[in-house]
Amino acid sequence: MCGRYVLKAGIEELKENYQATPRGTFEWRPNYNAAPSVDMPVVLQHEKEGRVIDKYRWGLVPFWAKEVNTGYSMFNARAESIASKRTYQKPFKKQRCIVPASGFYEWVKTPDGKIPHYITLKDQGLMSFAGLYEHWQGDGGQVVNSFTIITTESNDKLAPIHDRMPAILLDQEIDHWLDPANQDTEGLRDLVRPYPSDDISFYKVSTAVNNARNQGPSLIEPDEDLFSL
DNA sequence: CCAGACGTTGTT
DNA sequence: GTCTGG
DNA sequence: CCAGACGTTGTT
DNA sequence: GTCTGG
Repeated sequence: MCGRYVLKAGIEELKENYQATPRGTFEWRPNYNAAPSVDMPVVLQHEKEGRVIDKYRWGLVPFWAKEVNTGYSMFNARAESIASKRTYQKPFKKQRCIVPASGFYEWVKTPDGKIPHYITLKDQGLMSFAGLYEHWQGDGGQVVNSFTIITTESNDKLAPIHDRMPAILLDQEIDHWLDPANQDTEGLRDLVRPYPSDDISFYKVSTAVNNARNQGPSLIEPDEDLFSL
């Protein structure tokens, strides 16, 4: 699954990598410990404005929700469910986005506690998580734009640490995924699948990651781990 | 028909 | 145990 | 996802 | 808004 991730790229790198324009002026500082409920950059394609980068809240709020805090865990959407679940039907058809990431964390439970692992692409490039977004407006006029990250089965390499992983798109699939005119839901469903094992690597990191208040590049340094295992 | 839910993960 | 906050 | 709180009154 | 359950 994917309940915590890293985006260390700056805005210029995001613009360059996705050929997208930041919408408005938003502050963006790299986040080494992004948790559900925080604002993070997403890339989406508008009929008129074209491809934009915007900051949305992690944790999809359905447009029909009465309150922002629904109490549900919409920070992940199962790939197996996006076409059928009420909450994701419309987003899957017309509100797909890319969630840029440098890597993500998964925890392994051991007698010594929950040990975080940091997973990246071998080439250290940006990961393009497949995401869905939603636009919510409250009675008082408050507006919340939010997103969820699609998860799928783990590939063979990650299976030992976790049975789910985020759906990561190949570069050549991004255009298809973002195109709002693309209604080929069967073809789109085929894009959200386990990423090739050979292009993934991971290592243990400090349990400092566990507390979402902790931040900084030191979180993704390999943990020497002299005492466990 | 109306009422009520609408979600995922991990753990048992 | 379960919810909230980050 | 994990960590940390989980409550009220009255007073400053 | 839209689906499921009764």
